[in-house]
Amino acid sequence: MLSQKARYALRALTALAELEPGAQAQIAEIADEARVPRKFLEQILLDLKKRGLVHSTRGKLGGYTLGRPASDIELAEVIRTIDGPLALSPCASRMAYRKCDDCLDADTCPIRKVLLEVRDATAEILENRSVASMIEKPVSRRRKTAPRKRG
Amino acid sequence: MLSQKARYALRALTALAELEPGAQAQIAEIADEARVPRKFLEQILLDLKKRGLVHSTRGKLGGYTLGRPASDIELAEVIRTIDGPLALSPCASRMAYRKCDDCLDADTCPIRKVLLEVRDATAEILENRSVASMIEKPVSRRRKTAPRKRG
DNA sequence: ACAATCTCTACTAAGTCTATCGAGTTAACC
DNA sequence: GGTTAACTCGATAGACTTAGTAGAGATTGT
Repeated sequence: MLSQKARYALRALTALAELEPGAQAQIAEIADEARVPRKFLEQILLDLKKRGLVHSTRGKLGGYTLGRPASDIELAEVIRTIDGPLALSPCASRMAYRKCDDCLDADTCPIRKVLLEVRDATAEILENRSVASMIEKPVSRRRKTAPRKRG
Repeated sequence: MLSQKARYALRALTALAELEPGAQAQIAEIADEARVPRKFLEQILLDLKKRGLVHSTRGKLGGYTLGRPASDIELAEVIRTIDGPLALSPCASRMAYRKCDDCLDADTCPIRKVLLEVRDATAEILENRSVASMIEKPVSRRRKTAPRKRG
C-alpha cells in the first residue's frame, strides 16, 4: 500500500505542476489546493526538496516550485522518495536490494523470482508516468479515441 | 511491501506442496521446513484454513494438507488472504474497492487511474502463478529455452 | 484416561503512520 | 535594524500495525 504521505506528495506535486510557468506557491496554498494538513505538508516538501523534486525560496516572499519540468518527474521517483522501494520485498528491489534475513539462497528463491516480476511490471508503469500526466485534461466527450499519454 | 506473515504463508504452502501425494504434515514439521516460528505459524495456518487453502485434521494423528491441488492455489489468493488487497490504495482495488476519505471524485482521480494500472499488472502476474509453480525444479543446464509456466 | 495434535482468544513489545508543536533561520520591506 | 512572513528542522504524541508469545480448550488415536 501507498502511504497517505505518498498520496499527499503526489497531490502536492500535481498542484505545483498546475501553476502558471514561473509562478511559485506557498505551503499554505499548496496545503489548501492539495488538501494536505499544513504542518505535515512541510515535512513532505522537505523530503521532496532533498530529492530535488521541488525547489524552495526562503524568506518573506518564499515558496515552492517544481525542481524539474513536470514531465521529467516520474511517479516512481516520488513514491520511492516518500515510501521507499517499489518492490514487495527488499530482496525483490533493484534500486535498493537487501537480502531477506531468513532467506537461504536469493538466487534460487522462487518467491523472490515472482516478486521481481511484479516489481518490474510496477516500475514499468510508474517510471513511464510523470507528474505532467496527472494534469492532462479529461478527454472531451466528442472524441472517440483517447489522447496519447506522454507524447 | 509484503508482510513477513505473507512470506511465511507462501513458504508454508510450498512446504505442503512438496509432500508426497496424500501425505500430511504437522505444524512442527512445517515450521521447521518453512523456517517459521511455530506459534506464529499456527495463526497463519488458521487464516489459510478459513480461506480453504489448507485442510486440517485434528487429534493425535492430525496435520495439514493443501485444501486444493497446488496448481489451483494462486499466489494472489494467498497474499490477499494474509495481507489484504493487492492494490496500492483501497480505491484502486477491484476485489475490495473503498473510496479514499479525502478523494473528491474517484472517477476522474488521476492517481487512482495509474494505481489501477499497477494493480492490474500485479494481479495479472500473481493470479497466473500457483503454489505449484514455486516448486518447479531448477532449469536443467542443457536446455536452451525455459520450460513453460503453468502448462 | 492419556497424550498429542489442532483451535482460539488474548496479550505484548516494538515499530510505523499521521500528524502536531515550537523554536530556529532566511529574506523582503519599511 | 527591526518587523514580519515565509521556509527549516527536531522532538513528540496518539493510534494503529506487525511479529510473535502464552495458555487454555477441543479433538482424536491408543
